[in-house]
Amino acid sequence: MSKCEQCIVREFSALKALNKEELLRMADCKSSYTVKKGETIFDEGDLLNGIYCIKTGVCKLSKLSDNGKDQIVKLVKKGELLGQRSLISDETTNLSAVAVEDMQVCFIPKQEILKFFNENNQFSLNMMRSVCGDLKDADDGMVNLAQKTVKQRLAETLLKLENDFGVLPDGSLKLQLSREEIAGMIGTATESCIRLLSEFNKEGWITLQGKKISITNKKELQRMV
Amino acid sequence: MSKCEQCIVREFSALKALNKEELLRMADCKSSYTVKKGETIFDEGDLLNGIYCIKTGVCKLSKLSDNGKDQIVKLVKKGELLGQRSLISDETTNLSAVAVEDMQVCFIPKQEILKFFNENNQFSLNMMRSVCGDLKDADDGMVNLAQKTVKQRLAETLLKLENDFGVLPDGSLKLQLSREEIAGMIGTATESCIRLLSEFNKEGWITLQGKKISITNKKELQRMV
DNA sequence: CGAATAGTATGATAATTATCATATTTTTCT
DNA sequence: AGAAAAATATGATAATTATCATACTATTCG
Repeated sequence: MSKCEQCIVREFSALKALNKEELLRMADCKSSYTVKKGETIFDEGDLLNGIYCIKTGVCKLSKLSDNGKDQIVKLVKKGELLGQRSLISDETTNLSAVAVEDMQVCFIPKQEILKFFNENNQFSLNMMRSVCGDLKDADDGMVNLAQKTVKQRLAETLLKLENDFGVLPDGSLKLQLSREEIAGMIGTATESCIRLLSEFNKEGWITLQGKKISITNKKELQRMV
Repeated sequence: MSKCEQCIVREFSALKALNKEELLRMADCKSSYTVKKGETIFDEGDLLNGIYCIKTGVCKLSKLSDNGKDQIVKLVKKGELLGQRSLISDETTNLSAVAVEDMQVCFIPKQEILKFFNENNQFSLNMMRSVCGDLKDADDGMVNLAQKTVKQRLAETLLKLENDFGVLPDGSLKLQLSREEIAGMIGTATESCIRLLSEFNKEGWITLQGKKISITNKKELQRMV
């Protein structure tokens, strides 16, 4: 069982407020495992008995709509936590979490987290700040979905993917999502997403080769949004 | 200067965790004022130096999009707080707050709230729970905007307005919003909103008389969403 | 009171986006 | 490697929604 002290999740999440003693306690009760790409961490409606720390990899938080489409609300990457909202509200999750890359995660039981909340105020404040950040993103997301065109949202999403997850040596987006997943992020039909990608390609703003997408004219994409 | 002890905001917000001594301190430093319908409490980009308690009335939280339209993200009513997100994140607001009804609000300075965060853990937990509730609503809102038709969103919004704010003796929605505001809630053009309201009216699902809207066939509206 | 203004309503049309159909390419699995 | 399945691509068309124009109605204000 590895220690939590040097873990990347500590560096980037509310957990940075924990002291040595608390970290040891957490290391003691955590369980560590891997999640393969495409596997589910939790499903809409599940009651979570703790939170997940993402050591490596990326997952999507999504919600299935009545029309059968999966809307992706957020991508969560290494260093971040998963499941706080549900744990704090003491409700079942409204979102499911599915790996879009192989992941290593740690599970920390609910009781332990609740103890931290009660005894470590800075931890509470950090957590609150993180949830507030999510709320701001969600509000901005609502405005984008309501007021921008699909084309603008696609351009914005591509830029964000490059910015948040970087590029491979060949210049293509490191995080490779399926067309369906990209459509789920921007809130459109998969065919429409594919069509617009083709269009961007023809315009010379991006290059497509298989699943790989490279941004070749960032300026032009930025001008659209 | 009235006391905070019996205030409705205490009953419904994170403030319920405050003890007598804290309430007295808060009563001492708060400032209380009225906001007329249409007046702005704060604007996008403002740096808030505290939070607002809503004693009476309703306001809209909205964000101006590049296309010039105002997207309403949330309606906030009596008993709720305003400005927590910005205060906790220590950032300027991303939303503006404008009264849609005459309001009575109290302003509580930032330092005072920060003290509560530091000394009263239950207050922090309550606040966190409240922000988490907003986050869940925002996530659900994103899915609705992305995956539902304007017609479905209008039906849902009308039902929500009736449910959250009630009806007048004549059966019409108590909260009277302009067509433009309703359009801003569902994320569509004002004309489209007006057109659909007419359509609902012709179908016999609602009745329109001036600004007043009455739901006359709730079942049918529910069936749509 | 009556003009001015803002808000609501509706038609005509254009633009955007979804849906269905069908290739084509890529990936998976044995 | 080769068949089957999944993902991607593209055309044709329909549905939805936005935009522009204009008329009508209610409200405000001097």
